[in-house]
Amino acid sequence: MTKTNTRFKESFNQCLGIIDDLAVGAELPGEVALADALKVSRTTVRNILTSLNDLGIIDWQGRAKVILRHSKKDEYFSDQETSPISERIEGKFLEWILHGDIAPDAPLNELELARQFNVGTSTVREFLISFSRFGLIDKKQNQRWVLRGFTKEYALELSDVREMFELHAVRSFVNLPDDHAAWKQLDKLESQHLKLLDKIDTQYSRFSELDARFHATLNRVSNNRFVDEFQDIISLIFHYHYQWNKKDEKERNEAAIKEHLAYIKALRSRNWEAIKSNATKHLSTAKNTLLRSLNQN
Amino acid sequence: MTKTNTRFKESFNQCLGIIDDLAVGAELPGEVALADALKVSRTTVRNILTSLNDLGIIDWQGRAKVILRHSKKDEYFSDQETSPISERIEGKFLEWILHGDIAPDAPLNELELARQFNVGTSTVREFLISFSRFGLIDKKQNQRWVLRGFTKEYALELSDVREMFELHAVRSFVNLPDDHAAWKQLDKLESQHLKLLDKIDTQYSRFSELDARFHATLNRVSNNRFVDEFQDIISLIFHYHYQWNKKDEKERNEAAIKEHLAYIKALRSRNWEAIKSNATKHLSTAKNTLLRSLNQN
DNA sequence: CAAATGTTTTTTATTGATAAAAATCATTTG
DNA sequence: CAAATGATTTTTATCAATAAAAAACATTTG
Repeated sequence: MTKTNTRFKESFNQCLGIIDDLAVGAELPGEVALADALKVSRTTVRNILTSLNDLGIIDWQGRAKVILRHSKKDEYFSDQETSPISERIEGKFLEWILHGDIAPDAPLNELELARQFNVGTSTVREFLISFSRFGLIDKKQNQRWVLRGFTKEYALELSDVREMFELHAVRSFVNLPDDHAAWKQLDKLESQHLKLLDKIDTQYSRFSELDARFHATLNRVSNNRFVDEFQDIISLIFHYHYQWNKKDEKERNEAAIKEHLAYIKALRSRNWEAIKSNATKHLSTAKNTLLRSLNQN
Repeated sequence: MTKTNTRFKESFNQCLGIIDDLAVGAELPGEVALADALKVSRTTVRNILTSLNDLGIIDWQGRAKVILRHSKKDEYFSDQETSPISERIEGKFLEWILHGDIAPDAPLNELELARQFNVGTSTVREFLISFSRFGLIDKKQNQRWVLRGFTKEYALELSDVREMFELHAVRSFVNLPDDHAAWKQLDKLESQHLKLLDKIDTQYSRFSELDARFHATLNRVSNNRFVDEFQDIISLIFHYHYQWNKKDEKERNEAAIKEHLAYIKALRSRNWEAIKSNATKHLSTAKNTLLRSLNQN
């Protein structure tokens, strides 16, 4: 096999969504506008249009793209088909190394992983190379990949750098001009936190995503690609952590929201001592949660 | 073509060196010992032994590996043959993007690079993926690689993180126990600095390597894989920087050595203020040198 | 003639094949 | 019987081929 057409399938699904939001008989926007909306090239848009035309969902002739009918459920591609291979591997792999019972220092085998994930060896190889920046696996020239593992040391090293970066970032809030974009983003985040706090009983699991956005917003003021890069690592690790460590999730998230809110207030005060103590406290809570989830295994 | 045998060739050369240091008639060590010395597997050692035997340099029969004669110059493999493809690309590529006149945001083309470096596309691909951690290139799914470029912003972002990490590392020197390995390493580094300072007129270009080891030693006390990883980036960037920016090299290096020596003294004093001011001063010098080398282009 | 569509070219994502190198297992030898 | 060698198996590094997707160029149309 060669390049998969998951991109086509995903965009096709999205496009069905767009169509279903419009009335039968209405016109679809131009190709460029569609390409923009779906974030793909015009080539892919045209393939989708051809496909829609063949299915009799639209009548496509030149600029005229008339909607003939809405979609049927079974015309959507299934979820499995729509994510690119490389992405699917990431999830499976993380689950495997963070949750499987693989001992630290266990060797990883490209061929075996390829079979396990049902992809070619080069794909696995490229994935492992790009994944190595997370610091969870390691390899020397001509030798195998070795799992360093999601250990206590890992959690501590990760948290240390996190604290360094975030303290550095929030320090600049003290002198951040009033018209800096970050303030608006903080306002918005604050109201989202309040909204979530209100519905915490049912919606608590939505905190994970909010948490990632909050910290990303803070760190972005550093305007530093290495900090951003690291934030991605944090975000992924915590994402999976939240996904699996369900113990006391509601209570933990509620407490974290409150810490975030106090943290935001401190930032607004532009008082460095207040900012620092809130930052330190919250990051320390996060670190401890992460550590505690490790001991459970 | 498939996997190249650069490893064999490099080790073969090393092995010739070992042989030439021994007397004709002497015995070579056992296979395991050789493998250890050359840092390759026994398989490769045996291939080398076979080759040496065929050339009549040794007489190999079971455990007996008698040296029959020393090597001739033309029996060594040339330098080009002995470095693995992936390594050679790194050098060429860095030279190309740091020194070539490629504008920031220029697209990089895998196929073209493959042709340029005379390797397969997958090799280029894997290289680019692993190289992306340097923050000099970037890519989105299904789109091309883009050169972000060795710009002023890059130098500043790099230097910022460097300062954060190094200050964090040297802070712990204040309470570092007397028997910590770092102290011995510092002693050794200090004497190497003094030695180099003595011969600065002729040897100044050897500072680059000493500099890398000095900062690596400091940062290693953080015991943090993300810090180590970043140190690799710093080291590579500065390595190439030193290689190309020859202006005032002697004076710059002499000044830097003196800063290092003062820095070491400050560390020994365990006085945080002294450490901090020396660290800040030296890192700032380094940053400025880096920045100045950019303006020259 | 600018914006949209139509057509062609370039580039990326993915795979399978193969020699080099590592790792493992089996046998010999002091 | 432990350490070394011998033989075999497993795994990595590298390449070339191909469909999907992007990008570039050409043509039409309001």
